[in-house]
Amino acid sequence: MAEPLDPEMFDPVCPSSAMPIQIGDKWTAMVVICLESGPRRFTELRVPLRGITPKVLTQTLRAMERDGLVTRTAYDENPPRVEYELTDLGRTLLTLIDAARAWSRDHLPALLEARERHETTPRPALLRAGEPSRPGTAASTHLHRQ
Amino acid sequence: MAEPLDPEMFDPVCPSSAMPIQIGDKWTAMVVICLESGPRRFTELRVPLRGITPKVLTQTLRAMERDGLVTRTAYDENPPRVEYELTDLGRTLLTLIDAARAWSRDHLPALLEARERHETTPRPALLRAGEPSRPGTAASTHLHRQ
DNA sequence: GATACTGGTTACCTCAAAGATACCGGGATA
DNA sequence: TATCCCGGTATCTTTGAGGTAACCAGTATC
Repeated sequence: MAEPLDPEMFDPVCPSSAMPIQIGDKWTAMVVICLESGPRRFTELRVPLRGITPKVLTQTLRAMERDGLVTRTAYDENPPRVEYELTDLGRTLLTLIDAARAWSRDHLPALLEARERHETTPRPALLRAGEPSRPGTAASTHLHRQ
Repeated sequence: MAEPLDPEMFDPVCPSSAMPIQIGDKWTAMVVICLESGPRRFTELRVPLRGITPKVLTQTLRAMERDGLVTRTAYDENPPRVEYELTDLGRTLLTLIDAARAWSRDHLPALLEARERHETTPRPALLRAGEPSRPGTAASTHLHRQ
């Protein structure tokens, strides 16, 4: 809660960018995770969301507020202080995020491996034959653009 | 399996388009659902995916093939016949899709209601006061553009 | 007076996904 | 001969999310 967010909580090298699941907009799921342990300030959110520009963070938070996923509370102090907090509805997204993370842990390696295999293979090729495709019977016939 | 796909299996009016969850690209989840009950042909897939252009369907299927989610089997007949089928990996996405559907069933109405409320409210307004926001104490101070 | 801090705003640009439209090859059928 | 079917391909245009860079108000501090 009072603990600062880990600036490296989102590994930029992590293949989560290849994850075929998206919750809301690009940054929404990460914002939800950042807010899981309690309310956070605008500037505080920018730390782990490295690279996000204030404009995009504002857009993301405004959209989430509109959808009832977060609340925004401004305190009339100076320097100004604004806190964002997950609503109950926003908190329900955590189960979905967990499901996506579990899937990635279990199956993303296979997906990346398939992608790798596909790229290093000369040509997967289209099949012909009255026979269905079978490993070994695949024939390269109609090579698209070489 | 042999049964034709229901052309209306994806209700265009359904608010699933507002669903804050996306699996793969725009059409990927729908393709997975179409293939759940067995292999399908290109033209067969176009029916429930009303509005998809052949170019986009080809792109979607090629990407899924590359990622090991579907297999493509061409039969040398005429007219040509090509069948797409879910792989085991592709089938694992179904649990994720079910989770997303369950979330939508349980929480999407609340999200849409919040959105509606937000749009019909004159201005949600930013808060001031040393006091945190509280229903009733919210004050409209710094109205953005109007 | 100059500078810094917070939480933004504004104008502009970029780039990839998606869509619109048209066309194709080759055998089968009328 | 003409047409249809199937599974695409080729181009062009649109759309919109996201990014870049600069600026701002109000207070406090140097």
